Formats: sequence, structure tokens, C-alpha cells
Amino acid sequence: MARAATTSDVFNAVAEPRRRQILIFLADRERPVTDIVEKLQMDQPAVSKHLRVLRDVGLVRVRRNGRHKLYQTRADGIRPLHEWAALFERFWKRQLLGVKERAERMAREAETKSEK
Amino acid sequence: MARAATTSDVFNAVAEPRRRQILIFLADRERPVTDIVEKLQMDQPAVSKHLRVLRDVGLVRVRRNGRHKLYQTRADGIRPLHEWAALFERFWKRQLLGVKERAERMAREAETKSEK
DNA sequence: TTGACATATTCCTATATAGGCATGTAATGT
DNA sequence: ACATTACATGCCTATATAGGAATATGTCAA
Repeated sequence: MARAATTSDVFNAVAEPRRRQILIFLADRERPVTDIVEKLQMDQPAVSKHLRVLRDVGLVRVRRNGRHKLYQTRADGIRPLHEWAALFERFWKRQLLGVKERAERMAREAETKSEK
Repeated sequence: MARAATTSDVFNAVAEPRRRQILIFLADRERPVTDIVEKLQMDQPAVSKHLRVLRDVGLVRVRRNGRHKLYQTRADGIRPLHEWAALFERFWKRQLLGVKERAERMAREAETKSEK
């Protein structure tokens, strides 16, 4: 086989930097495609394609308003990603603690040695 | 151009389901490659390649122990992902609240109507 | 050294894009 | 109907992989 499809899931969808930019940009309110093109400096077809991917995985919603289509991030779709990452939270806290403890132990040892 | 490199950053590295499995498996303690091959049912070369990618982006650490190489997840490397996803937390909370409010309003309206 | 075990790398192929360009479709105003 | 605006899609190309098989490298044990 070959590389996996990016269209399939949230993880692949946000792997693309441009799409992450778009998601941030559309997080607080709905905006027409033209806004994205202007502010993020991307070609219009490129934006449409990225929006298509994001829509397929449920990361944005659309609403037609006259000639415009208003897109907005469906923040809820980001949660699986957040939750997956959160699985490692206790580990990085523990590991940071480990680093701290080692540093303190080394500091104590250095102290003891200098006292001799 | 073409598709972006998965080796370049954490987002692309975790876009691959197999690699996510490996990261979870190696989260709590270090394990030799053979363990991954057996438990996750993957070909040995495939595992080595995924580990290589994960190592390049700093998501696992290695330590040699005789014939074995012991790999472990560097949970700290997941934090950028967690923090990026966290940017959307207030939005999904707000959006869920919106849903709740709409539901309550509709419930009130239905109640009022039934009283007539 | 030889053999066995453990892991890494190389080579090859198939495929899923992302980018760019041209074109298609939809809605509005005149 | 026609021109204009706003998006979407189709087509083509270049490229970065994953997968698989074979091989290379590294380590230990007898």
C-alpha cells in the first residue's frame, strides 16, 4: 500500500499547517471564503479544497448567505485530538518531576562533596 | 509541490494510526522492539521505520541494553499538540452551551404551547 | 569464529495528496 | 438574458511516504 488518506480522520486533517491556520481563523466566528483567501494569503481553489477536507471530517460547518458561503470551525471536532493528547498528560508531568528530582539529587550530591 | 513530509513535525508524526498505537504502548515504560512487533502485530521493519520517524521528531527516546534497544515515549513531545487543541476548548464549551440553551428554550416553548 | 538473536536500512512500488491552472456552477444585480 | 461575484471542481504533475522483501549491522554466547 501507500500513504494513508488525510481525508479520513481528524488527525490527518490537522496535519496540514494550512488547515490548522484555517481552523484557528474560523474558530471565533463564521467567515466567507474570500476572507480566508485575503487574510491567510492562499489561492482561492486551495482554500476551497482545504475546506472540503475539513468539512468531510466534520471540522467546519457551512451556511449559505446569498452569494457567500459562511464557514466556521466546529470546535467540538477537535476534542478527540485533545483527549488523545491528554492521555499523555500524567506521563509528561511524571517525567518532568523525574527531571526535577534528579536535578535536586545532583545538587545535594554536589553540596555534600564540596563540604568535604 | 506535493504532500507535506510527515517526518517534519509532531502533527504529521501522529497522523499515522500505527504510530499513535506505538506511542500509547510505550507511554508507561520502555520496551524492546520485539515487544511492539508481538503485541501490536506489525512487521519488524515497519516498527523500526515508525520508531525512526518518532525519534526524529523527538517523540520517543532510545537506550541500548545488550542486544535490545529499549524505546519509550517522550510524553513531553505531545504537549504542543495538546496545547494547540486546547486553543479550541473555550469554543466547544461555548458551542455546547449554545446547544443546551436552545434545547431549554425549545422545551419551554413546547411547555407553553401544551398549556394552551 | 560461528551462529543466533535483535534491530536498522535499502530498494522497489503503489498511492494519496497539495499546488497550479482552467473551467464549472450558483446567486445576484441590471 | 447577461455580466459579475463567489465558490467548487476537474485535470495534471511532482513528491512523500507506507508496505513488503531482502539485506545489512550490531551484540552476545558458546
